[in-house]
Amino acid sequence: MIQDSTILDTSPAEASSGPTLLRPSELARLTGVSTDTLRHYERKGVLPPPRRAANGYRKYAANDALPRIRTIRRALRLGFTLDELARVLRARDTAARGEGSPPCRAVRDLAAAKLAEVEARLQDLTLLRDELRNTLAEWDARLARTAEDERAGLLEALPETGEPSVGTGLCNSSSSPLPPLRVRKKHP
Amino acid sequence: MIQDSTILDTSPAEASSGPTLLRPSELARLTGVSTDTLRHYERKGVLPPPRRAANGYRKYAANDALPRIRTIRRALRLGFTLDELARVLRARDTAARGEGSPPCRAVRDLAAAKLAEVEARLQDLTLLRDELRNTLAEWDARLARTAEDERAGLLEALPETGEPSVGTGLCNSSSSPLPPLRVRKKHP
DNA sequence: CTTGACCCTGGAACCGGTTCCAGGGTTTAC
DNA sequence: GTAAACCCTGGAACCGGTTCCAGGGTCAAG
Repeated sequence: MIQDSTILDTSPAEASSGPTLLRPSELARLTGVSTDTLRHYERKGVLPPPRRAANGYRKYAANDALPRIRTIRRALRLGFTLDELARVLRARDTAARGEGSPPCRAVRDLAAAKLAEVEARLQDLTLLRDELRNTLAEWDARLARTAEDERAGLLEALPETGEPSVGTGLCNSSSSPLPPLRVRKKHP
Repeated sequence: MIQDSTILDTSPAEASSGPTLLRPSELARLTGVSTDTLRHYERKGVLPPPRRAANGYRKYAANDALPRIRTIRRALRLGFTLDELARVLRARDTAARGEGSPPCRAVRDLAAAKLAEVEARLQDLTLLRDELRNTLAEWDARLARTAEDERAGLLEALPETGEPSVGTGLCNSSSSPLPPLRVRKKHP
């Protein structure tokens, strides 16, 4: 059956036994991420290596790990990268131990950069949406007056918008149409 | 030096010698994509295999390849996938040769689906932007009243918005925050 | 002893458009 | 003869968060 948490010298009610300790699956359930992801976070350096039980199993301090993971997830949703978070969080942890100043400014600036990115994407996406809408309306009109089984040439009717300007061979993008920016999915 | 195009029994002025034929680098320059990408398109099936010169070099019929590539690029910018395009374009090519009906409806529906996707993303991104803006404003206020070298706890101050609702362990996403959808960059 | 639920590790797969590579060949210009 | 610019091929790298895998171990209940 399911092992209960008492096997790790920990009890749900935080009493004399020190801070509540969680096994990976427990932390996973509480945070909504998979145990795989927990280990991944550790590898990536956003989640500090937890203590280990005698048998080598991870024992997460609930009071540390739970807020940490919530922070990570929120930051990810804002568009932060695991690597960025690793830098920031490590700096923060170090600062908490005395050396160095906390990465507040860096964090702020990072967020500002993200915002700028998001706004650019938003512009691109809006343009794209309009283009797509127009295209679709155009196509529907075209289809209405095209016989069944007759080609309507939809793809050819696509709008131009910013062509490569033959000859220069150069990248003339002003705001690069629609780069990555992948801001987090739930868990795909 | 640069080979001129006459080596491929083709002349810029489309005369008696049939349709204008282009070498890969020429087509690349005219369309703004790399020769690597041209070959990639061929592999992916969006660009039909061109004729070959005696030495094995590709000879693209300008009248076919140029519009085709423009179409591909525009469709990519609209969010179509190379695989989707391959299906569609192949169906079209087949239809052009007699068998089967053109994929107009399929193309239209695909575009409609893309539009829906884009609109969803747009909503997500807008939310994200607002969140980011608020967060940033909050942070700046907080930083203003925090001493230098003193931690401001910015990351902890992140908003909640749609948590995993502890216990169920289920994915409660309604409109999945911000999935892939990667719509094309110029040439990164 | 067996079953089943959990845990460990390091590495690979996934998505998709593009680029880059190694290890060849051809043609023209000097 | 050699440089330079072009061409060929099939395969891998890239991005980044997540998942999946193989091949192990631990521990409690039956």
